[in-house]
Amino acid sequence: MSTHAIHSDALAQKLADSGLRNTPQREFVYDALLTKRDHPTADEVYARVKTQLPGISLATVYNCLETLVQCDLVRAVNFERAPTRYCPNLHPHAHFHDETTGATHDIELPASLLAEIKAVLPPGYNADVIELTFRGKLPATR
Amino acid sequence: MSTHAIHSDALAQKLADSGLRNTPQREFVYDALLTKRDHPTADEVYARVKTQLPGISLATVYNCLETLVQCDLVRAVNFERAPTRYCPNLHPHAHFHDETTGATHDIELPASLLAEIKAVLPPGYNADVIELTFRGKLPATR
DNA sequence: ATCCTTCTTTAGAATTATTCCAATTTCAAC
DNA sequence: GTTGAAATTGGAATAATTCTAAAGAAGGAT
Repeated sequence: MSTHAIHSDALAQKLADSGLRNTPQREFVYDALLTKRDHPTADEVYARVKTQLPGISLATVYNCLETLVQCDLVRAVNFERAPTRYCPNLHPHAHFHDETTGATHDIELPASLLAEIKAVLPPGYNADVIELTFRGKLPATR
Repeated sequence: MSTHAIHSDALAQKLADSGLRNTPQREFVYDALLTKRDHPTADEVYARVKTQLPGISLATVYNCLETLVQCDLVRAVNFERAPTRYCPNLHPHAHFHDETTGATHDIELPASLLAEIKAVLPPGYNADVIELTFRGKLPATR
């Protein structure tokens, strides 16, 4: 079994569900996200995948990331207008953006809080997506 | 009193507090945001202000908006990687982004909910900014 | 096995929101 | 009035992303 195939079961499944093909590029891109879950940008994913698939192009990385987002395997995360970051955590979660290091931390969200958040919406407002982002400074010692 | 000066009291105050000058460009840009609170982009603000201040440049609109954000008179609002939008609502509020019309609606946030949201953060995580965004479709009939 | 069609990848050009820059202009203080 | 800092301006530069057209793979029908 090839290294990058370790995580590809869900990928193969979801791609098949969507009538899409399972390509090496898609597997390596997805694997890069799963292997180092530090919310990399497309450029960072590109750099990581290139070590294993030297011929891959940046456009393909963008294509693959978009495909993974469409398949609901990955979330695209945006802070202000910084480059989009990608996150394979499928649980409902918020993001804490540490202004000191630039790192992004996932904050799991209890269903109860999600329900309370939805409850602030007026009647008729139905949210498909809820995004919750914190920004702040973490104590240096961690 | 000139039209655009109607709303400029808070502006003059905040600018003075920050040691900045009160210019016609800043007044018109701020007034444009207050007059039509539809979360315009910089380009849209530019178009609106130009009708009253034909010589203003887009760079200046960007500068003024940035200044207003620095002065805490205006919030910059981002959805995905769409152009930044600007919002003069200073109350704690979330944004509902209507995918049908593209319109953005403010959702006021009770202090109690804000407190509960902050409570999901692990110890040591202190958030300076909390951003909550909903995306969904509103019933067409409104 | 081969053809055919469709999907995917690729390299590079194009797009576009925003920022940067250098040169004027404004304005408050002296 | 002069001076100096702050602000504005137009245009060039930047950078993330998307687009485009061409080449490459891959599955299904014959």
